[in-house]
Amino acid sequence: MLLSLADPESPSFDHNNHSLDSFDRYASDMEAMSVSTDDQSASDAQENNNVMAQQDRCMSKLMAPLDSGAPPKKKRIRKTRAKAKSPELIQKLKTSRRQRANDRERNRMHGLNEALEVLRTTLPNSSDAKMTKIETLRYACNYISALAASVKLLEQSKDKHDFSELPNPDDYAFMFNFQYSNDSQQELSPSPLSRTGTSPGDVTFNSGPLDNSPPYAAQSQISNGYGCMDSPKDNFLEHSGYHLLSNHHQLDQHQENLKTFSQCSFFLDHQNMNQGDSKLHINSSGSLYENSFTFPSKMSLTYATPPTSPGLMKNNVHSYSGHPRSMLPPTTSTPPHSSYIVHQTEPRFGLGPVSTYSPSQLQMSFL
DNA sequence: TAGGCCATCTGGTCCT
DNA sequence: AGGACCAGATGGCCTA
Repeated sequence: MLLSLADPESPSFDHNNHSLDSFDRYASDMEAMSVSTDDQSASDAQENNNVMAQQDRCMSKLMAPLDSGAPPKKKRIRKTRAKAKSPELIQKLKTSRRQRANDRERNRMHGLNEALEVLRTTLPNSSDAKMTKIETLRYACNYISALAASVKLLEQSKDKHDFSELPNPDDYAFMFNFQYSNDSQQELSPSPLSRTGTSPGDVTFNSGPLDNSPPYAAQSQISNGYGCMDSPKDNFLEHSGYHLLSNHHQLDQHQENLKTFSQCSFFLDHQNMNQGDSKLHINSSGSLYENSFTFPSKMSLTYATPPTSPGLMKNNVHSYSGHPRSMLPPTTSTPPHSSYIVHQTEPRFGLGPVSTYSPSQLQMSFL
């Protein structure tokens, strides 16, 4: 076995002959011990760890003082200059260290992936399609937010001793789902219920359902230009059991100025738009819906009932862009979609493609 | 074939 | 000094 040649613990090891030659043999033996990186199974990884541990023992033995095994004698402190190492030796040391670092990094990433897989299986998902890593993380955030909203609603109902208005979870899940392109500035949307404030990354709900009304099922989606309902990227949203299009029939019972939505969905599309603008697709058959909340970013948009002209849009709305029929979800029960161009009130984080702005700077207002 | 996703390698930085 | 962590680079695989 290879180890017997190089292992200081092996009988064949000559502790007195601790020369550079023997070290070279160590280095080459350790390299030979390194495990192929292709297709490592768990057992391979374990074996690899053992080999690495063995390597480390070899190295520490080699580096340890020669009298390490001797009885505790008073040692004479001798000032010695470190032996100059040959370039070959330095190279071998580097290679060995690098190899071990690679192994550790590989194992670390495997551990990360295993944890991600656990998270994946924890989340409700009716699809066979495996969620990507980023989808899993964002989905988990949304799911936690929805659960938090559920808890809050339950507590409110308990306080009022009235559970009659407790809707089906499918009807009230409030989910923020951000989907971004390759955006280095992007942030995961924080839980809408757990944070307040206006600084980047914070979420403030100024008024409306999240604070004082039953949960409602607005779906906001900053999309990268995917279709509405039929996009694979959207499908995984529904796997949580929450609707992309949801009922708001009880909204007006809880806030006087709130009217009802029968169905609505919000769809933000900032692809192919000028920088600073974003396109909002609104699908609603409801009448006036009044609410205001601060999304993690500072994008302001105002929405009334589906306007017949751009003039009905207030504040930051710059233009009205018609009816992108191609973006419509495949349903006949909803009115025609409208899309509006709204203005982003805060500068994007950095320059670059239109899609690169931070969601922590988005503010949405529905009036 | 381009783009997305992923695993791996690598060098740098921080921490113990 | 060595390990953990991170981000960039790279190449393979898959899919539209």
